[in-house]
Amino acid sequence: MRLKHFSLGIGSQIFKAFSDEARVRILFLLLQNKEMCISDLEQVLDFTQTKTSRHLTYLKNAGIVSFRKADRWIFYYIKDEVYDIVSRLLKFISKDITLQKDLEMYQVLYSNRELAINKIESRKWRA
Amino acid sequence: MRLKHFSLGIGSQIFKAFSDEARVRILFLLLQNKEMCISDLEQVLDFTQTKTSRHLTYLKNAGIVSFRKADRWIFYYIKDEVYDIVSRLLKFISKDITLQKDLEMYQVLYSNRELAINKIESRKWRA
DNA sequence: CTAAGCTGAAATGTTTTAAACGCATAGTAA
DNA sequence: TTACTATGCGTTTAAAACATTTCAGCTTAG
Repeated sequence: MRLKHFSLGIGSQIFKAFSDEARVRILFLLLQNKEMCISDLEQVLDFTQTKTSRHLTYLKNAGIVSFRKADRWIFYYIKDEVYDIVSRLLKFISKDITLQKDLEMYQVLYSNRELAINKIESRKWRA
Repeated sequence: MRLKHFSLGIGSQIFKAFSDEARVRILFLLLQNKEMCISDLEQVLDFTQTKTSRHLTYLKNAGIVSFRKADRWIFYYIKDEVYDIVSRLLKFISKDITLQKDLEMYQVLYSNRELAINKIESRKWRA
């Protein structure tokens, strides 16, 4: 389901979520990588655990992300209902250097097998 | 000039401007009517003068609107540099009932010749 | 075995900081 | 003056930052 139009209230809520650079960086990584857990986001973005957790809770309450538990981690992902608008909004700033560096950092950590996702990679998931 | 991409910083600033319903309603009216003065926005939206002025100052500082003086009024308008993105963002919520009612209210007041713009209508402007 | 403590992952409590609003007042230009 | 817009100040409400707590799954001493 991909809504094309939103109410003023919902719209403002989504825009508000995008008004914080930390949240945008989180969403950008979630968009690229489908899903990520707090500890990995923490590492990639060099945020404190609290900051990461709080922003994800914010995004969850705003109806933008949801999560699933897998092994010891909680993986957050962008909800289907807002995936389209989130992806379009992010496109406006997708060339930003900070966002690109975040992606690179993810790749580095991923290659170094330092992420939680590496530890359960071999299993079947998102069935 | 119509930019296609923004930095994370500028983007967040624009999204922040859109995070407040009052500002969205103001921008929606500005988009439809090209330019409006504070006293007219006040009437159409039923805001206090302070509230209206403060939000316009916010939008001005955020680089989203500019203004010109005409007669006794100050007319605010959406800057050309961001016109495209503002218009695209507003499109996501353009069907909202509050926004539509705001437009109707504008039309009513305009028809009743109660707006500042009526008083200088016959002159040439935005040359 | 098993229950006390440890560890990694995430959430919550509390204090600080910033936003939004109204009222009253102050500029400013005609 | 009068009409229009901006600003200082106090209040309320929401968000950020920092430290602490919970919780589940592991260890390991008894």
